[in-house]
Amino acid sequence: MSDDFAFGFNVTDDGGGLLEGLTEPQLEAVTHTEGPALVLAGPGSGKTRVISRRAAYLAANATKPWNVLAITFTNKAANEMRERIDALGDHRGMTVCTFHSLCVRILRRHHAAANLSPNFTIFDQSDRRQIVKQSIIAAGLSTANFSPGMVDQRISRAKNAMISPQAYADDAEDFIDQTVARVYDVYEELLANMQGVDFDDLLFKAAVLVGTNDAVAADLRDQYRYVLVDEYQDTNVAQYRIANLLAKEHRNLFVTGDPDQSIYAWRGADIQNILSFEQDYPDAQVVRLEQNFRSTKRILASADAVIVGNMQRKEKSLWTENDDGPAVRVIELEDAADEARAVVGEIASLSKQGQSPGDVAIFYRINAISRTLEEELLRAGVPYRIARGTAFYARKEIKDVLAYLRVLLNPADDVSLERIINTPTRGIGKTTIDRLKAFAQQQGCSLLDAVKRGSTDKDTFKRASTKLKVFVDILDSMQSLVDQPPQLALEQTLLLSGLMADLKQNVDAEPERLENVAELVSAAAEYQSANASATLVEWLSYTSLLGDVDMVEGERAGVTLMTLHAAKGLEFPCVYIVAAEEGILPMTRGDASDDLEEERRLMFVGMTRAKQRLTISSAARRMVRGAFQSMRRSMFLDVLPEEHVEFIGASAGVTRRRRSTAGELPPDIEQWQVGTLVKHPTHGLGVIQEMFRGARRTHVNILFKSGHQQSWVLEFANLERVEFDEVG
DNA sequence: TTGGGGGCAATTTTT
DNA sequence: TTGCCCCCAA
Repeated sequence: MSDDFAFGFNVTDDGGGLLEGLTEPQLEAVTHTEGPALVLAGPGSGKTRVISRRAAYLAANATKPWNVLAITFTNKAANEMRERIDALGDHRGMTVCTFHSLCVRILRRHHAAANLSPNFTIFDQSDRRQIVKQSIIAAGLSTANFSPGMVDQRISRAKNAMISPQAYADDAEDFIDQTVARVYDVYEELLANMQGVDFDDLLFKAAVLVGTNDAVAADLRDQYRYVLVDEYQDTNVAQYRIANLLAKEHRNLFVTGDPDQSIYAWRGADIQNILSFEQDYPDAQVVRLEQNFRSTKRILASADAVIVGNMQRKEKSLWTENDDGPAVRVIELEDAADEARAVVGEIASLSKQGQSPGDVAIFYRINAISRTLEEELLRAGVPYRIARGTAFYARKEIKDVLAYLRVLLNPADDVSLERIINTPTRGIGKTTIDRLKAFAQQQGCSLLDAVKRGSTDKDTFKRASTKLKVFVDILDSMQSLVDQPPQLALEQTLLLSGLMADLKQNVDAEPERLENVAELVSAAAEYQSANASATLVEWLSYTSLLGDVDMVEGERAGVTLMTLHAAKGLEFPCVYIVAAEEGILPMTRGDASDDLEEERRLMFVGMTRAKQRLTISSAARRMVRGAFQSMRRSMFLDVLPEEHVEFIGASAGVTRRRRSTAGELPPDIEQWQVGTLVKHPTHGLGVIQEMFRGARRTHVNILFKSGHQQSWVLEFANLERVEFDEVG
C-alpha cells in the first residue's frame, strides 16, 4: 500500500489507499487534521480502523510521524494500533503508547524536575498493598480496623482525582477519611523514601509536572503536536489533565470514545470528560460513527433498548446493514446449576453441528459466577479458557528475579529488598528482618543500608550477621550488571542469586516456574532485539507496566469465559450473558457505590459484543456466599423489544403482558413534569426530580419515598401518575 | 522458619 | 462456599 506514495499522486486525494472503503462519517474523521475533534464511536463502528488511518493520514498530509502521539489505555490496544498504523506505511517515530508508559517516559526524561531519582521503581498492585499495610501500621493503626484494601482504594481514588494528602485531609469529613488521610500521608512518605511510585503516581506526577513546569510542557508540546486519545470516556482526572495540557498550545486534540461504554467509573474514570468535550472545545468537530458492522439488527435493537434508559449520554442512533439474524433469547432457569446445564448443553450440541467453541463467549458480572459454568464445561468435555489475569509478571518466580534487578538499580527500594533478602532461603528470618527494619527506621536509612551495617555488626546481630554478609556479597557481585543489557543482566542474576539453582531443585514439583523464568529471559531478548539500545531500567519499566501476557491472538481454541468488563473491545459470533439478575446485573450493594447507569452500560457492552447470536439467562435461585438466595430477573430484561426477543421459561407470559403497554408515551404526557408524584410497582411512591425530553425518549430521575433514587426512560419505566390527594 | 487451621469477608481491575 | 490472612505450634 505504501508503494502508492511513490507514484507522486497528490496524497491528500489518494492517501495511499487510506481513504478507501470508508463511510462518509469515517472519512470525515480520518481526514480531520487541525483543531479539536470528538469522534463518538458506537460499538463495532470501525473505530480502530478510523484511528489508525487518521494517524497515517496525519503523518502523510499534515505533519511528521514524530509529531504524532496516540494514547490508549491498554498495551493490547497500543500494540494493535501500532500494527495497524505500521501496515499503512512507514511511520517510524510516531508515539503510540498507553497513558502510563507515556508518563514513565515523561518522568524518566524529566526526573529531576519531577523530584525523582532516574532509576525510580514502579510498584505494582501487590507491592503497593504491602506498602499501604506498612503505612497503616506506621500510622499507629490496626489493619484489623482499617483494611489495607479499603484504604488502598481510597488512596488510589484520591490520586486519580489528583488530590494530595494535604487536600485529602482538608476535605476529610468523617473519622474514616481523616484516618485515611493520615495513612495516605505516611504512604507518600514511604514511597518517597524508597524512590518509588505506584501506577497512579505515574499519571498524577506527570500531570502535575506538565501543569506546573513550563519548560517541560514546552518540550512536550513541541514534540507532540497532534494528540490522539482513544477510549476518552475512560479518562480520569489525571489523564484528562495530561491530554488537555499536552494539546494546550496546538489544540490538536482528537479524542474517540463512547460514553455508553464507560464502565470504569469505580476506578476514577469520569464520563463527564467526554460528555463535556464540546464545552471544553466549542469549536470541536464532532463525528458520530453510528453504523455498526458487527451485530445483527435484532441484537443492536435490543442493546439500544437497554442503553436508552440512561440519562448521562450522547444520543446516538445505531444502525446496521447486517441481517435481522435470529431473535435474541432470554432464558429463565430454576437455579445456577440449571443455567449452567442449559448454556453448556446448548454449546455442546451446537459444537456437534459444527459451531466452533472458539466462537462462543460467556460473560458474567462477577468472577464467582464462573465456577458453576466451569464445572459443567468440564463435565461436558467442552474446551474452554478463562480470561482472568493471573498476570505473568505477578508470578512469584518472576517478581523474585525482577526484585533483584530493582534493588541493584534502586538501593532505596525496601519492598524489593525484603522480597529477596531470604529468597531463595538463606536463613534470614522474620526476627532478623524486623530488627533490620526497626534499625533502618531509627537511623532514617534504607533497609539495604541497615543490612550492610548488620552484616558487619557481629555484636548486635550475632549469627545473623554472617548470613547477612553472604547476602550482601551476592548483591555486590551483581552490581556491575546494571550497565549490562537486559537479557545478560537477567541471566546473571538468576545464577548469582541462587534462584536458578533453587528452581531447578524444585523442577519436579513446579516445572512451570522454570518455564516461566525461561520465558522471561526470552522476553528480555525480544525486547532487546526490538530496541537495540535498551537499558535495564527501560526494560524494567516496561515489564512493570505489562499486565497479563498478551493473550495469544488468532485461533481461539475453546469457549471464552470472562467478566463483562474484560469483554470490552472484543467480539464473538455467539454470546451468552449469564446471571442477569437484580443485585448481580445490575450489581447493587445498597450503598453509595451503586451506579445503575454504569451497570446499564456494562450490559450494553456485553450485548454489543455479539455478532450473530445473543442469549441472556437468569436463575430464580442462586447460591450467594454459601447460602441459597432467591433472585429476581434483571430489570434490563424488561425493556428488551418484544419483537426481537424470544422469552423462554418461567415468566415468559408475564413479560409479554408487561411489555404490551411499554414503549409508548403516556397519553397525558403534558401532565408529567418535575414535581409530579409517581408510583412504581416495586419502589412505591416518588417524585420526579429531573426531566429531559430527548428526541426519541423522555428521561426522568425519580426520588422515591424510600430514599432510593433512579433514572428511567418514561416510556419504559412502568410508572403511574398519582394525584396529590390520592396520597392523603 | 514453615505449615496448618481458624476466623472473616465477599464486585468489576485497562496500568 | 471459598479464599485469604494471620497467628500459633512444632
